[in-house]
Amino acid sequence: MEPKISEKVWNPELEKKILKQWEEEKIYDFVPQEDNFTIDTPPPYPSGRPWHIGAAAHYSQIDMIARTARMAGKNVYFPIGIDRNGLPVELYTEKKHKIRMRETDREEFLNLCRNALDDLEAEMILIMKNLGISGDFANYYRTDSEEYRTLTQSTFIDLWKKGQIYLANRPNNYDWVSGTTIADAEIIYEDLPTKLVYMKFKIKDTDQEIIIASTRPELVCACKTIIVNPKDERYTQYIGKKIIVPITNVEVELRTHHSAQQEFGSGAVMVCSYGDQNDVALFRELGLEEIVVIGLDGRMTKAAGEYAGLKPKQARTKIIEDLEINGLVEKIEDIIHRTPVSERSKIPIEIIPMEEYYLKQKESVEKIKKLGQEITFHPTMHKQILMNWLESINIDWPISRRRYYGTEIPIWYCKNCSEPYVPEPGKYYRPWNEKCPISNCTKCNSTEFVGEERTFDTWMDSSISPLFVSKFNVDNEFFNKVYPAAIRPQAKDIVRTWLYYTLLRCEQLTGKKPWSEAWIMGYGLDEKGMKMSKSKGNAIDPLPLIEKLGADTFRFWSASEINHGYDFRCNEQKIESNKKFLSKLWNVSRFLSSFPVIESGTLTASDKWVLSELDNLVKECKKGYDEYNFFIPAIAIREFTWNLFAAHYIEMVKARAYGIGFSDEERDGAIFTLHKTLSTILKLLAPITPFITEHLWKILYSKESIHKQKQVEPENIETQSDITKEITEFNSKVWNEKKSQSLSLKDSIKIEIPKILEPFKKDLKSMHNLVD
RNA sequence: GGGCCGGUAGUCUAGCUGGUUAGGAUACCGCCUCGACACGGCGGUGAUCGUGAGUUCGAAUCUCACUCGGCCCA
Repeated sequence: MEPKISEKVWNPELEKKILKQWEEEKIYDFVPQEDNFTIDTPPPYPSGRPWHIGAAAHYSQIDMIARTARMAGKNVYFPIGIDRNGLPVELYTEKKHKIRMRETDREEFLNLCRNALDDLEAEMILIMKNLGISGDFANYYRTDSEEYRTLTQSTFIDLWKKGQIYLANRPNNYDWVSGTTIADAEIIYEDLPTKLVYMKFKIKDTDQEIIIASTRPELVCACKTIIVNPKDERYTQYIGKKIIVPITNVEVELRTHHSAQQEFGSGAVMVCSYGDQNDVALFRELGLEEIVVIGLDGRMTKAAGEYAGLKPKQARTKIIEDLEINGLVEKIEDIIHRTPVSERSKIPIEIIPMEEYYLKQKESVEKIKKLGQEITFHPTMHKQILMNWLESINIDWPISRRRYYGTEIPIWYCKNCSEPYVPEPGKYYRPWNEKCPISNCTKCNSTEFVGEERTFDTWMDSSISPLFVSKFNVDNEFFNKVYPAAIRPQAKDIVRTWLYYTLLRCEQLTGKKPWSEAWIMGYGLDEKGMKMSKSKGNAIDPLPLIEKLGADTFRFWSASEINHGYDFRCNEQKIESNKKFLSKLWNVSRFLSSFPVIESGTLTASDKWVLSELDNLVKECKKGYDEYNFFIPAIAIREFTWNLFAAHYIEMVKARAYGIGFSDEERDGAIFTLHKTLSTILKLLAPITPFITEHLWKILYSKESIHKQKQVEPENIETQSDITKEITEFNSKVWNEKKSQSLSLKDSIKIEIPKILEPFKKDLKSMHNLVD
């Protein structure tokens, strides 16, 4: 009997052919029906080469969600988008062309950004396609397209009209390198070394002094009060006294406040505008008048006197020098300080009062908490990230950014009276470059307008992805069918941004939650468990790896190595070793391809046994697939296929399948069981390794794609796992025995078969060439 | 300071509703062409399950303390 499959190994080159077939047959096309399964796919951001291997693993798994849902009989809508707004491409463009954004013509700068994005995007799309992502590539969208930005602006206009947006001058997180305000969500904390300076402040009308410790001595110019803890007895006698601030010689009051920590520094703290968020809160609480000492250019302002024009770091050095000259420094300690840093530009932020637009979010927190409770998180533990974040929200969301490559804020201002004009929704506006749609100011009738130059925080765009893909405001019928989405897959580091903002925005705009399930994945780390980054040089480029090994090997690695929700390590050698399993599957199939596929057969004890184990496997896989945890089926399938089916069952029935020494009925029982088992394995594996399973399926079982099949359901056969142990142990015993006697595996041997294995006697005898 | 998660052989990991000779993968070593597969088969080395205490007849598994690592929030 000749096998239908002649090649001895799975050739990843075949993936290209299969990909083409899928494309031609349009097997993943989406036509909305009454019930749909919408995936709110994360649009990846093309920020540079190479694309992150962890992201490639992530998208592979998102595709497994889609395929699992399809095989469960769901009508899957799997949109593909590319996120193209925001700071990273601006920084990339500035570096690439050695230019400064603010010194470049805006239109020209935008074009350079667009070109950079196009290049990077092309490679990402290529990788996604090669990975076998079964998304809707024909209609892939971009968040910087006219349609997308129209929606972003329309939702802004809608919320403006509802009174959810306001303009306010407030101390804000300011990233002076990017020259823009950023939201709390865009701040990360880093432990950075700094100096804690103990300064001497004179107490007025006495010759006494108190010690103030600060990491920001340059802010003495903006010091408005000194606080100590009310329980701190060291300072009781000074409460209410005037203190002379060195350098400026301004008098400030010493008062008590519970936020002063007795253990930190000297226990007395200077409150300046603004060293940190606590200062902001204190200025507000105590009604202090702020002094702006750091300007938008990131340098000291005139208010800093002789230090004006210096960068804060330079001013700090200078001030410390000056204080030392005057004997006003008691000591300086080197400490590690948890410093707020801009997530994008990685520099410590300053807190500077600026006028920005805000979207109300504080009053939505309780509602969002409730929505969060209604959403199923996979894994459950990551819901906590959202809840912790909600607990810490205490200001509204500043949404305006002083950058170019983003969705423009659609507002014009009357040149005469400054009255803002917000246009009608449904159109894409670029106020910095376009005439105001009305000719006269609604308030003063003046005819001259100035367009707003700022753009939105990119999360204003990303946070409406479920609305965009469901054609909100554009096609109501479509919207009603596909919204809310079924699931939001995403990485865990953007729970407080993307996930939270999406909940907020969708709730504000539709009153409904955007999805019923959230699926949260961990980070991809390097082989030592360190974060991968281009600067560290430990980034792995996924593209050559996928081209060399094939998508299925990569995907199987992703499924079998990544326990859902936890961080995972990426190691090329490990990825490569997964090829072995595909090879095993290929050769099992190659063997089976020599036997005809038959509909039924008389089952022997061995057949019934392996089918009961197969049913256990189906149950186990279902458990994993039900919660979109592919680790469970991947491990279980590999274990069953390799260590049970191939190692034991196939060896046991080989002779029977060939019909040597067995009746036709017995032979057919084996052949039937072999094919039933393999076809089940293929279907179970199809969401994880779509290529090889498709190829084998079509050769062996059907012209119709495996990805059009329904997933196998458990038959609830009574388990025989006790027997499994007996069988595998007996086989091991025989193999060991032959080995110790230096016999070849085909040589005959005399070994007693245990009583419990009596029903399997004939198969075992032929397998091991046992003699009585 | 608070929260979440984790610490099982060189590496990754399963087991954690208490009783397993602690399972698998990978790496390593040895032997082997047996009518699918050397990207294979068989066998082997390798884990006092982070540390300490408690509960229990019995703990990797439950409780507490400590410790280390990662992340998040003050």
